[in-house]
Amino acid sequence: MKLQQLRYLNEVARQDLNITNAAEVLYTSQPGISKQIQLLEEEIGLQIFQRNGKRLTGITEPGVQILSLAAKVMQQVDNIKRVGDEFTNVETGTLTIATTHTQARYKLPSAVKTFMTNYPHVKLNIHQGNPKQVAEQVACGDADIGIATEYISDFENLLCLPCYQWNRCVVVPHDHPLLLEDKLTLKKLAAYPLITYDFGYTGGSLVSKTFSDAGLLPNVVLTAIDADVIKTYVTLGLGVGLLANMAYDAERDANLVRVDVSHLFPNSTTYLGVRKDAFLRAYMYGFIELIAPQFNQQAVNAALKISA
Amino acid sequence: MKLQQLRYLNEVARQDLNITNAAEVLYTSQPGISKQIQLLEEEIGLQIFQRNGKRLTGITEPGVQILSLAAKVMQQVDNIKRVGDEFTNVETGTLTIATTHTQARYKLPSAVKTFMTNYPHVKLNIHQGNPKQVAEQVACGDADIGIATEYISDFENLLCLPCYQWNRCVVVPHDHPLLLEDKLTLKKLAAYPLITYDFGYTGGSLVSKTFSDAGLLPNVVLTAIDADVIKTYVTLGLGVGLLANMAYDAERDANLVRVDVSHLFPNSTTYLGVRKDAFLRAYMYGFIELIAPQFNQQAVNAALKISA
DNA sequence: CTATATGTATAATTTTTAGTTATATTAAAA
DNA sequence: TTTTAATATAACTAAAAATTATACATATAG
Repeated sequence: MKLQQLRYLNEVARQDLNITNAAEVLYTSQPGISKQIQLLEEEIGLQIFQRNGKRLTGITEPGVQILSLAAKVMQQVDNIKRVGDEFTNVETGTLTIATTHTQARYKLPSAVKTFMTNYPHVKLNIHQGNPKQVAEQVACGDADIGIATEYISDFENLLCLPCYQWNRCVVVPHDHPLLLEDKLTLKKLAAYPLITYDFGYTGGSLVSKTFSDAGLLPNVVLTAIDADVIKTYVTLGLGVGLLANMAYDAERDANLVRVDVSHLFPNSTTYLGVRKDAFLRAYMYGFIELIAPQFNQQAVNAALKISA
Repeated sequence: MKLQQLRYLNEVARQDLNITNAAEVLYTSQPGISKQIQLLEEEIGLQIFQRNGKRLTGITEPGVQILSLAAKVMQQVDNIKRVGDEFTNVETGTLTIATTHTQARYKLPSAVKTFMTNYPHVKLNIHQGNPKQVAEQVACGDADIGIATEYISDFENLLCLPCYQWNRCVVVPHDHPLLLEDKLTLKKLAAYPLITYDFGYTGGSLVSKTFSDAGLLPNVVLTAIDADVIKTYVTLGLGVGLLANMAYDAERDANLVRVDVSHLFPNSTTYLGVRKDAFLRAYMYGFIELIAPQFNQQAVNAALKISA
């Protein structure tokens, strides 16, 4: 058995069983991969992939287990390389954050700024996506740290750390009739045309649940993945914007009025996720502490230990 | 990075940094290993081993981490091979049990007999040792299943399953004055010369603790790792034997009288240990269930999942 | 403080293996 | 069908791993 064979195996699975594509991604030739996979199957003594003639059509039952183990091996190998980097190039490296628009736009900037000052030689990537994509990216190793309000805890191999809590506000133009309301209730809110996050997005499903628990059906006229898009349409008078408190900026959004509605919705918690079996570089601990000061390196390691 | 390099690394560490020995064990040449380790160190960019001139004298700080990760990789690779065996040679394989004398001699025989009938093509090895050795053997992968009364739970990477509880009896020749005692107490027992298990052995430390908690110092004239040895010396009239109830066999030991002393000592629990990250063959689950019927395959997997 | 034994690195060579190119073959799509 | 996309096979090349022989360095014993 060779590491190269496991690497090929992984990539073929990733490329939906297309060996040719896997070869391109790995900058090698298709016959090389075909042959190595055959050799591996021969050595292990069973088929990992189902075949219809020459085409790969699926993964066999033992193949599923083998692929899962192969992924773990590759992860550990990656960790070994990281240990090397950590000790030789303490200052340099890459940090990939996966997160949602709201976090990336309103919560992370200050942490990112400090991080780049603290670790000027670390290359920083931010991958944006919906919460599920965020969790998946971390789980499969495409990102080092994920930050999102949902789904992080759904993955068994992710350590899930609660970062902070937040709630919502509505935003409307200055002349909006909603501003005349005495005290805003869910019922009153449901009467207005709403513009809010895509369900499946940051706390979106919690909003719809709160309404339906109260026996109300909100009149959502427009959803977006993006607070800025929401605000744009609110400015155009298309409806009442419902978004995260942190997404309102008094200066930038001077053309809109914010009304806090924390009393109408339960708090949402934003979580940070890292792979339980990943070796974390010193600067990764550094970033986590910037986002969630309660989690210093020691606290993260303690949480990892308990979860392991 | 090559699997072969990690394999070499592991074995060199195992052989106390002696490359020549590692080469012999792995049926290869010393220069091959030397070179591959150098290549690996070069690739990772740091020294894994400390050197004094040409000799390896120790493991560097990053080297410790790398060795630990390399061990995990090799474990997963082993698991991949096991998956292959499980699906192709369902009936054949090897089961290595590490356990103490008492378990091997008095508790396992019936399970082993049934096991050999159920899985006639599985080769069975029994490694005997003290509880600490048992736990270590399982932890380092030299044994699949460990059964002992102590130390199993000390290892982080072992899943520890409580199997059954047991207590002790004393054995004496038929004409022994102890048989005239009305009701046996710790104090009375402490007055006789005792022959019992090595402390560090099956429940041995619990016995000495019970005495000292009662402010008594037992007069232990002889210790052994082996109930049969204890009984031999009791027969010779050298003292009173204190051993596990299960170690007394009414027929075989007809020359001795048993007096139950369960009321004097707390119960001891015998535990079964398996590596948390090992792939278990079907017959391994089978053996576990024979030893501890409450732990069928499902229950073991559930326990593994929780502990992971 | 040598002399010897033990252990490691280096160099030259052989063997093995991985990867490449070209092409035949097969399955799916048009 | 015909065409297209994908895989396997074969012959060949390139690379790398292992081996043998040997030099060199460190410990150990007398």
